[in-house]
Amino acid sequence: MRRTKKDRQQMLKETIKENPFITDEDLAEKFQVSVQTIRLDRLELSIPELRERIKYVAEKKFEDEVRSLPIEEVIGEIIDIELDQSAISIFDVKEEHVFIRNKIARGHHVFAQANSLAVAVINDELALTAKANIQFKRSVKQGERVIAKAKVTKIDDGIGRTIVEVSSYVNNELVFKGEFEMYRSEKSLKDEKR
Amino acid sequence: MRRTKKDRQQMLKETIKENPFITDEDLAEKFQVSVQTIRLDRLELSIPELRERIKYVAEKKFEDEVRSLPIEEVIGEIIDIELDQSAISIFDVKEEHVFIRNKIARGHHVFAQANSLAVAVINDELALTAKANIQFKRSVKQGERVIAKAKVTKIDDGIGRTIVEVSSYVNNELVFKGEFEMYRSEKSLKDEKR
DNA sequence: ACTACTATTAGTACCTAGTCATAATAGCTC
DNA sequence: GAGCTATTATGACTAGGTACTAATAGTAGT
Repeated sequence: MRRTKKDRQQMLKETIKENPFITDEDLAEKFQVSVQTIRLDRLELSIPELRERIKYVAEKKFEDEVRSLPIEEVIGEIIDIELDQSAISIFDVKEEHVFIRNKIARGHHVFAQANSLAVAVINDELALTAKANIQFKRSVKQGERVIAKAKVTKIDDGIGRTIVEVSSYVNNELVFKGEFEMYRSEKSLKDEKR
Repeated sequence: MRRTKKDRQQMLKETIKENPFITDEDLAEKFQVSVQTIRLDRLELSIPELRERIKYVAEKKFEDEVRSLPIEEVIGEIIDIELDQSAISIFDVKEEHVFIRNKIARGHHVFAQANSLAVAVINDELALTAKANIQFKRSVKQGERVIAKAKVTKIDDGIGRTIVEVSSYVNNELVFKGEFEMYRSEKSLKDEKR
């Protein structure tokens, strides 16, 4: 029985990890031991009771919710902006942005930062990307901080298009460059004032 | 007291919505009524008890977890692929992909689908985007299904570059077109076989 | 064989955050 | 004063536990 205990506790850990919603009673039946044994096991392994486990999962979900919505809204954090002129944002490359194999950032995240910034810099309710011409100058790795600088180079009120140039740097080294042709609904920034 | 009840129930709904972790006792104190009143209110409003609420949040978190990891790996679902030749993926535009104001998909999501597909179609461990020339032909709205088709048009073993053209459609209508110049580490697909 | 020790099981009292049912009370209206 | 709604109180019961004590089985050391 000695080795059975160790084994059982190992399996118990895994079982609870992949399904935190299981009761001690169900666990007892699963491992063919008494409920008390399961409770002793949990005590030894410092595994909290069902309700605490569920609560923990729920709380994490709640934290995530607060975090993930603004992240999706604008990729990167805007640290400076002058509408219709220029803007700067920073974006820290984390685990979830890179290829597993080589820790290099997936292109679309770097693009997303630049594109978000191009949208943000335009002083319009409805700014959409029409075209873009982009170049990835060098790969960005996990842990690096990308600083994107956007500059509005041309505002064409006639066709409602604005050209925004975005350059992204890591330690002053150019990693990405893009020219975005943005579509805007309203004619100019003067119409905005209402 | 008649109107107080309605008001209280309205506020109760909101309170619980923004903080499902609150007990009846805390609610009773907050609204200066008895615990029983809170319970009658929950009964009338069909709001489940604390533990059920927490469990519900936790279960949703668990479902999300299964869903969100593979989504980040490749944007869109690849339904057909012939390495170094062509590939097709589908991407359903949901709430989290659009601007709140007008329900139009953010450009970087449409780009991400195309870019992911361009990476996937290349038969190489290390495929990175070097340049891209893209056009958003028309805006994509929430609820629409984007079908992206990638075609490898040129493989230049000499400089390790591959050109991939991606066209994305909604109901056979072109919404996005891009030419991706991809960097690959290994010389050709024959080297792959090992 | 006796003792020591570990593992397991059983049982009791208690806890939280409730449900469900019944009853009492307060305040207002007709 | 009867009828009604809203509120509060009370008691019995539940799930899924904690904490503690005690009993039992099996194995190892001397």
